[in-house]
Amino acid sequence: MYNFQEIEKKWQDLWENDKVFFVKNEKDSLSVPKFYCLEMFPYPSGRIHMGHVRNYAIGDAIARFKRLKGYNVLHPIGFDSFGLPAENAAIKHKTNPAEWTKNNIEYMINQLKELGFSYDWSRLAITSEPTYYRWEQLFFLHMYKKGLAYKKNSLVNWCGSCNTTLANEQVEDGKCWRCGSDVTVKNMDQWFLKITDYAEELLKDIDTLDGWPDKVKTMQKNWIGKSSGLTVMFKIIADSGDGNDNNSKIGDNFIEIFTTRPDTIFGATYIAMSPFHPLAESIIKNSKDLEKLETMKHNSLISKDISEKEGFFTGSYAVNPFTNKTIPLFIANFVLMDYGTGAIMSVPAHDSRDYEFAKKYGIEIIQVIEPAKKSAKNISECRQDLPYTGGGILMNSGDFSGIDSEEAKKKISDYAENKNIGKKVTNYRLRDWGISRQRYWGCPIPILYCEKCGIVPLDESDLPLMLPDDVVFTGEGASPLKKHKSFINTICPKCGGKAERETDTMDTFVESSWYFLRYTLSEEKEKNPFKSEDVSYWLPVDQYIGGVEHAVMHLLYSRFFVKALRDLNYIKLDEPFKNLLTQGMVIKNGAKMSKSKGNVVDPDGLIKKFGADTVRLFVLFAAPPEKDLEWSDSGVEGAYRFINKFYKTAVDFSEILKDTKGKFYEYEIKKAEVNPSVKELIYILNGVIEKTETEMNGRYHFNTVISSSMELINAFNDFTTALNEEKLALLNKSDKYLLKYFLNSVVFILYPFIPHVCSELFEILNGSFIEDENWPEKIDAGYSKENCNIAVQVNGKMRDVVIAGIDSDEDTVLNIAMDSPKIKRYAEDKRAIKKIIYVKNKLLNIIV
RNA sequence: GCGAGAGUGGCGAAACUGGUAUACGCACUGGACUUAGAAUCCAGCGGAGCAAUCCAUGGGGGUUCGAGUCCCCCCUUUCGCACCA
Repeated sequence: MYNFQEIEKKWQDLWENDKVFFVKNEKDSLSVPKFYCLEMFPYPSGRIHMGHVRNYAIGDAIARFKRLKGYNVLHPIGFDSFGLPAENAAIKHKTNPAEWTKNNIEYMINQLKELGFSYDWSRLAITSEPTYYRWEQLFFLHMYKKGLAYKKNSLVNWCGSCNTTLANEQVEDGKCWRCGSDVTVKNMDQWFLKITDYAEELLKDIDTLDGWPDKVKTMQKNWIGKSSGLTVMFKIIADSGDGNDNNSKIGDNFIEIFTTRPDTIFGATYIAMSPFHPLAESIIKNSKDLEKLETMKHNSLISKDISEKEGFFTGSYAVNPFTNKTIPLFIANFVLMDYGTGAIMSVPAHDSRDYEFAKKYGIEIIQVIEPAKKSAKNISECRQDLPYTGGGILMNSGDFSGIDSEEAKKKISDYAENKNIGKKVTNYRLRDWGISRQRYWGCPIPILYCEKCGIVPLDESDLPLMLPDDVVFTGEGASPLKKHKSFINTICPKCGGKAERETDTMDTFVESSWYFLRYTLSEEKEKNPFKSEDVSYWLPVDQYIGGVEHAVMHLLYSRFFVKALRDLNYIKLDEPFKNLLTQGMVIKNGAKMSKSKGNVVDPDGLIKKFGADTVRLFVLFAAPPEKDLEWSDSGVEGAYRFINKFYKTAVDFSEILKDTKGKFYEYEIKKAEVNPSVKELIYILNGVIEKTETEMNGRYHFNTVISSSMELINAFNDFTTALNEEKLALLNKSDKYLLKYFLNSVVFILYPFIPHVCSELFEILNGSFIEDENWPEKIDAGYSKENCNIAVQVNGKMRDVVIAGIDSDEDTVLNIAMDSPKIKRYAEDKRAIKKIIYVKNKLLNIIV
């Protein structure tokens, strides 16, 4: 049994004391390529969990491999330390959030060190420290000046349980992403970042992200949700008559609708508008209906969930400018106010939602699209199969009848623009990013409100605006900042009069939108957020690793932030993350590991029992990184068993290698005297080295690399047991150096996964330090493959495997095959052979 | 409902461009060592059959000399989006 406790401690201390993984921003040295390996930094919840271990083991494997290959590797870590749990803990345990956070970070840093990750600790970033968040406040001020940060009163998502607002991205299925309670809607003053200014660029640049999984790219595209369509003005009239209405309230009003299907406009049989539409009240004719409107508004505020479509007729009508027909105006609960114009033309024949509503309220349905005449079946079916939402040929559409729907979209849009009743527009689903949070433990927004001057941004020289320390947590009502007099009351820098500070803090996703830039800074940290030249050197991140749960939020915000900082002249960069790996979840008993499921496995206990190397090896071996990982206790034991076997094999054999002094690659091998089995071992090894390099260069299927090295160790052990001890002692120098090379190579291959034991074994074998050496080159030990197995098929069915000389021609192999009794049974007579397919050194297929 | 991915032994999984399916590991079974156990080592391990052989990569078709891999249909399942007009 190897003493993992001693070995792991020894190497961790050495790594730390010698600052082995500290890097320099070596901009001058163009000969050394850089590699930025980044893992999503953790929230300091208290302890590292298995998801972290997996995430960081993957990152560490890549970082360590790249370092062996000679890259200048930046591999940093930090803590995303603002956020609600700290505050909730403060309320629950009467602690201070800063204190709680600090303790957690200390504990977790220790855990990360015990796991042996190769971080450059000098670049540690902790987002809740003023040295970090002061820069965020500076960015905010610059964004404010440029109009990228603005305040508006709007309907926002509100989580009553967290007592704060949420961004759209943070609402999942009408529930809070963090605590799962129902989200309601509130009217509030909020700060927003103008991410919509970048909607088009964010969308367009997705196509440059070749190293991202398609899944994530699609999710972002859908989230941005670009759609092009047409807005059309419909004239409002007060009754269905001639339109000469004398109701002064309505007058010459128009209602503007948005549609992506202008081709269906002749089928519009009613207009549906949001209850929040500014015209809603004025077009309602019956005062009783105003109550309905209020109820509907109220219901939409309580819950985002609309399971049943509801609506009512307002008593007013509008004129479809294409048909000149009068159609009713409805208020409907499913129409969104903040998308398009807040009103839609409803075409029940060709939209399932409009259809459902029309059926419920008995509104006319007019078919205007006929499915394209691809098959006769479709035509006969189309008339009863409404709603039909696809494209086709227009019908019942006046002059546009008979035109294909794609063409009709253009023609009808052009017509509307020419007549000045409509406009082609592009809409995005993406909304501006609401960053105000009504909580204490976050970055204060550097704004104050002056009685005279209104909204006043803080002076840059007053940064950082520190979060006050002396706060009381009751858990009730508003943020403790609201009650903190000395924080709130201040003086306006403009007029010297009385002013009050903003008490909201920023969404914690703001911190994580630029932390990867902060890591590039190695000196003068108090003077800069980062330096443009460092960012240019290190970015983009060559490999980013984290969970899919951040596919939209964090990754979209970060992309936006980089583009915004670029336009504020901080950096020259368009996209932060070149390659993205989204690792799967850690599963136990079919469910994601979580406290609430009670199926968590604590890394601490495992490290104590088996060591960090074992935990890391299991986590990388049990599944490829992008797949979910099923936890298995016996699998962990298997990993432990393998490391022990590996260790014993290498240490035992190092005795035999005692007289091989110096570097294994400095001895000149005499090929003629090399034992054939040794030659073969080297031959197998070369294949694995090559395979490892391809895997470690982007596919990252560590599980297959590990299984290959297990095969190498098995082959090595087979070799040593086949020779007995006496014969082993008789091995010549060339054999020994080659075997030393073999063991060294396996140590190299496994080092990214189990660095402690490999560092130790390298030292035992060579007396030197593995970090000072380079990844092994393939070598030729004089092995030439003489024979190979050839699969022989008859009529495509496997019948036998024969041995033939390497690179034999078709006739030779055929003759060998025809001698085989198993083949004779199926292809007795050579003359009956119709065709032969021969793949050199692999396969022979005889067709009879 | 829309979009994307995944279905291979008892289990986690291999199989790079179509070419010997089940590598590697786990579990299991037998054996060696031991007073006994643990650990370790050796052997076996998709299914059926005494055997020759046959059948097996979710199901059904197709392309091909040859399909886990390519094409079409279906089933199951995971994930994302869901009144965005």
